[in-house]
Amino acid sequence: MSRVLNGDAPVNARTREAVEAAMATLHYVPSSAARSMRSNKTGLIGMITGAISASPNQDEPVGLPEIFLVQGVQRALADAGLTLLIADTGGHSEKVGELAHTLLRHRVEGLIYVADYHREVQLPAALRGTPVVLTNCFDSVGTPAVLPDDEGGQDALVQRIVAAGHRRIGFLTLPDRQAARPLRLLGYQHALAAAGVAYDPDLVLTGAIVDPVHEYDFLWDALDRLLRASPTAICCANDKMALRVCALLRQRGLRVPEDISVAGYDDYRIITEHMDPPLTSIELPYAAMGMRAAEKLLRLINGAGKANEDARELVSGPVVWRNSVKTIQQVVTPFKTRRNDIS
Amino acid sequence: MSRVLNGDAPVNARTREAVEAAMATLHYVPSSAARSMRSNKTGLIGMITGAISASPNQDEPVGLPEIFLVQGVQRALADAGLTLLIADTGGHSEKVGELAHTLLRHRVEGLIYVADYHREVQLPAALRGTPVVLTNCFDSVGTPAVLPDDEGGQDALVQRIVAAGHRRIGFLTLPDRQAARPLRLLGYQHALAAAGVAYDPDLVLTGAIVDPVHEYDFLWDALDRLLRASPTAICCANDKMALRVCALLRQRGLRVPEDISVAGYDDYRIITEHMDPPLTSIELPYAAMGMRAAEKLLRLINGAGKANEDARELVSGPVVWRNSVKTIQQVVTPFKTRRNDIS
DNA sequence: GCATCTTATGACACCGATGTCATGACACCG
DNA sequence: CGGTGTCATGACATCGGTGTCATAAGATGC
Repeated sequence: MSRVLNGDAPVNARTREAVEAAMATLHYVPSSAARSMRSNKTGLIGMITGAISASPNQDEPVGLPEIFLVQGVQRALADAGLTLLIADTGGHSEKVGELAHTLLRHRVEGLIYVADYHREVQLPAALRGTPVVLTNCFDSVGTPAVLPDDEGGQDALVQRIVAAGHRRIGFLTLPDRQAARPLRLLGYQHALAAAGVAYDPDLVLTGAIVDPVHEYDFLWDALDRLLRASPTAICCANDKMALRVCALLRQRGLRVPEDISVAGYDDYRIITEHMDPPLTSIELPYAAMGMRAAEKLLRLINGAGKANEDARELVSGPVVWRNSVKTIQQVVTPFKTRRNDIS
Repeated sequence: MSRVLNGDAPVNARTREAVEAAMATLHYVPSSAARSMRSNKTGLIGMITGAISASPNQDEPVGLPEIFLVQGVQRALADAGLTLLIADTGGHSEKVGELAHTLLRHRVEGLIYVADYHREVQLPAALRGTPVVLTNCFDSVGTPAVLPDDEGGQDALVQRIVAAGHRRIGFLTLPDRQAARPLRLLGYQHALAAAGVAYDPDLVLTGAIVDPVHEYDFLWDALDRLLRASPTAICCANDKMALRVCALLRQRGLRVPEDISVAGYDDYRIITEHMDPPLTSIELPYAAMGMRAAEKLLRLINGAGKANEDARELVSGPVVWRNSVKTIQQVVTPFKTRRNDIS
């Protein structure tokens, strides 16, 4: 009887006991299908992801961001008593429409759309009318989105490296066309400007291309050119690149961080913590983004703060300082400066 | 009309067109809740995972295995037209019962239970009556399970290293109590026996403990003792350990693979491919396990081959040979042996 | 031309939980 | 003792598809 389950009407104690006993012996489990048909509330939130690539040659850590996103989303949804229905494209983006349809058939109350890296996407038209929050991506029609703060992140990292005494900071960027690339570059430039360091274009080079075959050679050439600009530190577009750069530097007889400092991006801890030396990086806060996305979606569904929920939301992660960046003995300290003046 | 949707009865062409037009203009999406109530088929498969640890101090690559498992499961289910409902414990194993209940409310037709590493588990009693396949874990009551072939994997890897000419092969094992540890040891011993190499207990040491604080020191001490047994190659329990071992060896002035060879386990490609040198490892085939688990579950549900489906199923992955293991010039070739006999 | 069969479609009960209404039991008050 | 209110519970329509049965229209055979 629904009355004893939901407690929405007074029930005699003896009756309640009898009903509960019957439910126990029959291993009764209420059907959410029947409940949702009547109440029009399924308690389901859908998630469409293309993050898991089906490409067998893919050596990127794709999927890992997503797992933390899922974790964050799940945590926020569990608090609200909702269940997550995950539909994965398996790398085939043309399946998105079909997957969306499946989720709609299950009457999800809202939907979180996740991309494998920061980029622009286009939602299928079928999702009109369903609350959607984009995560790690954005579209051209202003769908609410949760994004990593690439500009602020790179800014914070470079500021910290500047604070460690570095002035000539190389920057090996993401491949062309990646949405994060210009944002990171802005952050890099802003950090330098804030410290009064002149921007030197020779210190900024594209460090990766999408083509996995020539990836190695490309990075080798980029590093080669970068070293001619004699940086004391190198910012890499991600931890994987940093791992390779360290190996390449070692092959040239350069020690990290004694001869040159290296920093990554993402704080992919399996790399950063176990490298030798451990890698300075900045966290890409996927779990936090997942939580923020879920919370945003819940606000959308509940109709609260409609006006504000159209905005894109940026999420920042902390700089994680490790030994791969050396703190430079400042050549010009206030004290020394004075002595120099005297002499 | 259900007839035009499902085609289970003859429909006049004109009527069909009219209905389809109406469905299109109204953006009609059938409700799987209503359908499933009548037909008792939800098209949902549940998945309970504890792999995503909520522990913030966790530096293991937990979650990554799971993402590939999910991928494999999803791929197999999509082919069967089923949808995956994921319930995550968020690291709190006490939530399993509650999550199972949620899945049962949604009337999942079967369930895949995933552990974060190879180990024994106990299913909540509520799941009696639901087809279940354990993945990466097993229980004491013979629930169908899909497991990594730890014994065969270590065997294959060591055999390959023996084939490269190594005879003194160190083995830094998993922590005590891990189910895979004794299996891997059996594989190691079997490979040696097959090659006629005597087993030397001094070459086998526990390489890791669960305590993350003393993990580093523990590995240092283990490696220190292992090196006194003068191995020419070291098998590590996983790629992360191999990464650290390489760093420790380098600190001692030993070059990999020139002075000593190193192999990992898992083929965690973000590590193995980007290390310097790239790491020889053996793949832990999580995606394949996911597919196998899903297929096994489908057979269970369809009632086919009931007799056989109780068995545990082992899944193997290939040895991935990279430069971290050196091929040794065989000191004792058949030819040389003969010459020695003559002299 | 009438019986029979096929084809197309309307009508309706049903799945399980829930909200509403009606009914019945009982206490309390004047 | 009858009227009124509260409490406990049975009865029933409802949600949206689906399977079954009934009905009607048209085709075919003798």
